[in-house]
Amino acid sequence: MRQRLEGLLQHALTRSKEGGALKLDSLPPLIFEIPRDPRFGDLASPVALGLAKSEGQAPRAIAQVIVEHLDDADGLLAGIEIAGPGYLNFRFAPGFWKQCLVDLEREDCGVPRLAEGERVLVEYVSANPTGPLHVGHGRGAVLGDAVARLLAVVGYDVTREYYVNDAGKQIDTLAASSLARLEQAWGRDCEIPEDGYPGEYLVELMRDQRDAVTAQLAERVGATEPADAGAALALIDAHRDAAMEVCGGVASRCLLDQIVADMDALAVSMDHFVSERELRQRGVVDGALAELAERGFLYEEEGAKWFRSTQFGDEKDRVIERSDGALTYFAADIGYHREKLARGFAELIDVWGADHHGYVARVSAALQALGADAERFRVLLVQLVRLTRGGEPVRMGKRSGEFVTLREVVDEVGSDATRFFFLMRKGDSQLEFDLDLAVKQSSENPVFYVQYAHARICSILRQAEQESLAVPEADGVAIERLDSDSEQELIKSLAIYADTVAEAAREREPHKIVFYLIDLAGSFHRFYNQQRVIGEDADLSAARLYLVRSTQRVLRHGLELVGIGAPETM
RNA sequence: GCCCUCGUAGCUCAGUUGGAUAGAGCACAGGAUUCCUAAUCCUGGGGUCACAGGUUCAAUUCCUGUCGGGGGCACCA
Repeated sequence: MRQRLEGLLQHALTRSKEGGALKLDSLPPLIFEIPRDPRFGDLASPVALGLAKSEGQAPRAIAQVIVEHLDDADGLLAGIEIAGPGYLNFRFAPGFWKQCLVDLEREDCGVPRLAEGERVLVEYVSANPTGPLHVGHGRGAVLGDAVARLLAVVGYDVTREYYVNDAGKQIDTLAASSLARLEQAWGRDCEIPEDGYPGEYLVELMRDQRDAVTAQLAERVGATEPADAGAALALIDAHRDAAMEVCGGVASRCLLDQIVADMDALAVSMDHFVSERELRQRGVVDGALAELAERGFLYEEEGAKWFRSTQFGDEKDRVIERSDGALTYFAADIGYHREKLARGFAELIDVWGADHHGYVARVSAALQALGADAERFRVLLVQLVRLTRGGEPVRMGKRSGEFVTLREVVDEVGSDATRFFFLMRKGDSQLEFDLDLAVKQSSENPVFYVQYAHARICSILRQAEQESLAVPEADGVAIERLDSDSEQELIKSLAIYADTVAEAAREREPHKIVFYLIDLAGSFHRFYNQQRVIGEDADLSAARLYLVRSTQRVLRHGLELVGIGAPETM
């Protein structure tokens, strides 16, 4: 809707400038807003107010000039008013609305192409493969997935990636913990390490994998497969280092498989999994450090190697290589992000937990030091999720290792509701997730409210089909018959869909789609309650059927965009 | 202590990048169904946009400070 008017206004401004009526040293942003009060028209622009200063004229006078230079050749406008301090209030002709509905017939629902094949990498989840995903990971997973879908729909060439931290201390800890669980599985009474992973999942995992892991160990050290528990434990004791490595490898692989399954249950997928260990082995990290050194951003102090991140706005310089010679996690991250750039991505988006926000400045600094513009890297932070049940907080004691897993939530409320709730809030604000509400099948629960709107429409269309009523072609739609308040409201809701998607994509804020869908569902339910679609008047029924089918298309497109199902019956 | 972030109706949250009288859902009170799904709709009350300054024709929005919630400040990952 905006697009069409933008052209018109742009043209009027240009003509005003050419005619000398306005100076327009710089073209102002064309702001449009949908007025609260319908008396202020269908779409309003305060552009004249913004120009008042630079033009040295009264806003209303400027508005007058703009109106005089408008050239509405296609007859889109039914009226323009200059109101209040200098608003331009536009009112559209029926033909305009019809054109908006026709746009929705296209495969892409008229969503504009903001980028043509520009390559963007969205990295999300990237949880350490040391345990199942918890609820916070789930929020990041859904946000990353939704952003990827959003960017794809406006024309970006999107790659989804998961960075696997399979090197370093957390994997050593996992290895030590799983070795202890393996020994327990063979009947030995031993404790897991002090700072190990205490979760029950490792007990189960090593119980299931006991024979396989042991066999793998035997093969690796060239021993015969142990025949009983005593022999197995003897083998482990004789080769503890190898045993630990085998345990760590098997455990992290199994846990990653489980993570993939957890994401799958939430309709979240990845194109690539990138292994930190592999990056290190391929020399990617060393290469990045060499380039930083070459560019003069590294220095040595107190036996360690530092990166001069303060040159790019970080609070302090960061250690790249510790005095004991080990590379820091940050060093690996630099290598990974440099490699992303090298693969030809124009833009890098990372989805991180908000507890990592202190990390943004240093990674950004590293990328800038490597010659990338700061705008090419963007981090989306997701805040904590507070689980509640009927308003009461659900306790999550991480100390015991028994936290609420993502899978538990998805199993209880389903993928659709989980995704919807995660996307109902801006990513960087805290989220309260009420498990009781999410399963409720009533208007209190916005997921069902939206899905129900879609199911109702399907029901109407089924009914129409039974009565051999066809949805008409656009040409045959008497749009001017749809003149009641609820019909107008619904048409306007539909008309702003493409604008909403474009805006959500530009801001990387999928929650705007969710809010839109709730709003659209509301417009539809109101319409449904006030008007009968299938009735005596054939022309009117046809027009309403067309409207309903348009609504169905948008609901489907929008739900698909956030990865939520559009059921045909409830 | 320093940095980031948030503070909007009783609750959960939107607010179109600075515009007209600040919105929605829930909760609460009342009402609507011979008819396409009442899992819906309609009506009503409810606000010092945390507070104090500043910039502006115009501030919930931008700047500064204060208070409060959350997070971050390792040669950890």
